[in-house]
Amino acid sequence: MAIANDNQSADTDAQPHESSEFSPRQNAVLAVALTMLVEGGEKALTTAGLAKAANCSKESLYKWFGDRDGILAAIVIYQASKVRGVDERATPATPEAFKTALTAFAEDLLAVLLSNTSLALNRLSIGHIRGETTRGDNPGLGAVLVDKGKRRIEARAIHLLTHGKRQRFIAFDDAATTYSTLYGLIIGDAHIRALLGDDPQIDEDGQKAHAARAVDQFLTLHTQSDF
Amino acid sequence: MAIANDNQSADTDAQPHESSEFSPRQNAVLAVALTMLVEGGEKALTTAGLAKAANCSKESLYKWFGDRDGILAAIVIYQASKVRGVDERATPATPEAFKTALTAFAEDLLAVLLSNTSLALNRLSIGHIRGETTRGDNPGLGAVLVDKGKRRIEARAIHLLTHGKRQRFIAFDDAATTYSTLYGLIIGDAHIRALLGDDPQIDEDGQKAHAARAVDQFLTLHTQSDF
DNA sequence: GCCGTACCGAACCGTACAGTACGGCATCCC
DNA sequence: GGGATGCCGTACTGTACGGTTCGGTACGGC
Repeated sequence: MAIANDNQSADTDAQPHESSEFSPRQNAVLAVALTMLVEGGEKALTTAGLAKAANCSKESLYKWFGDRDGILAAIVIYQASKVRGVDERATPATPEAFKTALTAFAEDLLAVLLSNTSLALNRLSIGHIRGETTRGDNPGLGAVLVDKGKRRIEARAIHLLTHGKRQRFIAFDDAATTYSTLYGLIIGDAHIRALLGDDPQIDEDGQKAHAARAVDQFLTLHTQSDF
Repeated sequence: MAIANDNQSADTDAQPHESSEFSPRQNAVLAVALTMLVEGGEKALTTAGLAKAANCSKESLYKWFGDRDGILAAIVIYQASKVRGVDERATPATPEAFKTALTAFAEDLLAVLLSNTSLALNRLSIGHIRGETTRGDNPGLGAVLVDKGKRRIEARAIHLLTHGKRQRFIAFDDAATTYSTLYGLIIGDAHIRALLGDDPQIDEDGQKAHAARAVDQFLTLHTQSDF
């Protein structure tokens, strides 16, 4: 833990803490680490192996990231920094545009969740759950870190849903529950199957069709106002 | 691997291969192992620790289960042997009874998937995914083994769904797709959240309410015949 | 009594891997 | 030039844990 982040020289000026979490060199190393993680799982990511693959020394790894867990955390942060922003200004004005926005979200969600990178990162985080209840020393673990990506997607969807409700495109009571429904219709049991290694993934077109069907079902459930 | 299963004396008679996969002593050891796995994750389950906790010797562990992976596999089998049978004779005759059966399934699914045992076993299997594509020597790994439990539940649901279709209670085209929808409506993102350690689990009553709502939604989507 | 089987307990071995230490080689600054 | 810094590469330490071996004990059959 304890990500060093001493790439910036000193605390003289407000460094761009958000855009460049790590130095370019460190980002390159993290990219290699992520690749190793995707193909081979967590066990394949040893410090010696990473150092050799990334042409850096173990000493540097430990200086930059503290320890092995720090490397794992950095990988998650590194990847989370690449997820598309919330796109706050997406406020479709017509029901058709709203449906289009929903469909786009569904396609994105499917593509992301079934990508090898996401699967690897989810597997990593899931594997790092122990009796970590009431653990105060570190900021949670895999769970909280992955949520850095998950929450952002969720926020985007809930933003869209509440907007649709305000515009009377759809009707619902609780946003979180409604989001869960939408999520379930889109993903079904595909995610857990993929996590478990059930290869028969659907192709690109299949995903689009699936997303469209899920959105249709979702709108069927939530268009008739029930109050 | 290579579960020994030499608890029966010889191959003189057809032993009850289905009901008692392991000897009582072995089952007791597996129960301890499962407990250790549930609280503490895979890393907490060491052979030495299990031997001490179960009051047996490591030698016996290796004789019975072959190696550590054999122990893990045995745990999965041991737990899978406890899931309720398919209940093939569940053929509700009225729409109300059909809905009741669906609701019962939904409640069961929620309860099982969010139980600590199921979560621990899923985490274990997910953590055992590597480049295990095209592996012929062992019968798959975690994925296939957990499916021993997953498929049984799925079979029960699909059986129920096709029965409902035959009786004209519901309408659908593809059973697998429809099952995925039902699964998604019931589970939503609760499973992945739980797997990631998101504690805010809903209580018993919340689960029942959630199940009822999911079944309502499912019937809304599939009652109007569309042909 | 003796033998075989099954088991426990403890010691032991081998190895993989996290983490550390150190020598050497650049580059920058004075 | 000479020091300081940053990094590579390699070698090393410590340890945890999977797997094996072996002595000792209880039981059941002959």
